[in-house]
Amino acid sequence: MTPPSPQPGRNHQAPRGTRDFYPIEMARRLWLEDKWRRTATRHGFDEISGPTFEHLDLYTVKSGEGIVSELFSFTREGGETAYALRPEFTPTLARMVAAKANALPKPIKWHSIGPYFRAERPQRGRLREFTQWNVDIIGNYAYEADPQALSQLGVESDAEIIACCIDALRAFGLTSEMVRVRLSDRRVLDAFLSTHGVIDDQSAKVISLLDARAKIGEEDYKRALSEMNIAPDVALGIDRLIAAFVQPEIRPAGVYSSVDVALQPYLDPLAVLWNHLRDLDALEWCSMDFSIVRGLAYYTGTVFEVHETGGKERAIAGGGRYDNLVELFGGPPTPAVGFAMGDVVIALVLQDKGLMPSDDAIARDMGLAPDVFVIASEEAADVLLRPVLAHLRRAGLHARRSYKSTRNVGKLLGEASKANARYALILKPDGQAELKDMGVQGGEPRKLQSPSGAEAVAAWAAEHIPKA
RNA sequence: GCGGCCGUAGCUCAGUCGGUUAGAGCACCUGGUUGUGGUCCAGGGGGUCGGGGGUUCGAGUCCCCUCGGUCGCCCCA
Repeated sequence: MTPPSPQPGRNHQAPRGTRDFYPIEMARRLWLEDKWRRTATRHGFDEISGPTFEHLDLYTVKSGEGIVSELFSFTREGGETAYALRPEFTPTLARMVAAKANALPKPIKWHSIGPYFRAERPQRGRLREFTQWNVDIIGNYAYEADPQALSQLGVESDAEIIACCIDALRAFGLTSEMVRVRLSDRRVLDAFLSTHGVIDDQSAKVISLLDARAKIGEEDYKRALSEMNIAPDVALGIDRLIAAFVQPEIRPAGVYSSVDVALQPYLDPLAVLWNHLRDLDALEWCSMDFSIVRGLAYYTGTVFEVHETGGKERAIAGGGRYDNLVELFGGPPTPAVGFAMGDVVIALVLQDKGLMPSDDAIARDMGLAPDVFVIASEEAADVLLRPVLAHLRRAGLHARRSYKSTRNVGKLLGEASKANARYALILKPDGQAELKDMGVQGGEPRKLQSPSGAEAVAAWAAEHIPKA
């Protein structure tokens, strides 16, 4: 096998499904990540990070060999160990928690922002490399003391996770009219189906059928159910269950009789969850929707997805409860719940809704715009240029200059304007200077009257430039 | 992995029936020689027309392959 070698005159391209981030794209990404980070911090999550590749079997243990075709996996030249670029964070998280489970104070509230990789064919909203935000709450002291309390204590964390996710959506300027958090609980459907004799494989099939229902259409859905010998009254019961819970405002007590009393133990926690969501000012964003099941096998209870209301884009975020994953990776039995939000879909949705700020606005928001753009108006002022820049920068200001040869102050001010500079500092010979507020079109510059050295000019300018 | 559509300058696109040295706008660079901001004027750089092969006297244009983009299927952590 010949290693690929660069050929003269041939253009190299970024690999399929990856992106180059030029300054503007990078600023947008930083802006996005900043919203995530600030939201998580407000909600009390500590930021962590892990390796961007793991042992391959970290992923096959949980998801089976079938997952391998979706991964970028590799072995070192001459090595034996199989690795894979991480396709998700949860296994790493479970591993990290399992390794120090007894030493970490509970509950663990961690979040993480970083790149992930999936060997899929890129399409709208899905790339091969993307940035993802993971937010998780793991472990619960009370739960360890009393496993029976899981359903009650779990919803406290479930609600916090969902509320954090919603707060991030708020931070992006989205409203509850624009997006919907669709909530479900696998335990409810499982319980309903098993009380009607639908169990194991058949139950899983029904659930994945529900997942596909909107896509395949009502007729195919019903035909598939009857082919599985699912009784019509069971199908009807599923619909009534779904219908009864579309509006969170409907109190679960009111639907027990119309659905199935056997579901009560699983519906009670949902009622508590709703109350918590109301307390956390999150309820108006949420709808129950038992057709949400999530593809992953490791979810054990609550699952949710965030979708744009128009239904045009892929899920903005998704998550759920995974109470046995830490144990699977060698830790003690530990309840956990979390969600992930990727940069690709949220960016598409923000663009759809006109909520993506302009490049200039992002530069300002992120503090990337220069505080001051220094112009030497005449050759005699050149000697001041570098020392003044140095002093401004030492004073903590973001200071830039032109590299053009022109002395045309109008052009140089144009450059300052294009660079989004807040102020222009025009150096004159003999140490005089003018400071111009670029936010005021045609405004009179502030003038430094008495001649001074570079340090004094910079100090004078710094004094008159307000903090961004 | 499978299918539809699309590849001409950094971007958006013209380019006639196959016919000379491939064009425009925007962007970028320079200048408009003491000038105070997104306007204007002039000039400039930048393309082996995604790549390779074929048909032809001649290919940006027609055919095949390939690479890439995009949309969908599978999958979706």
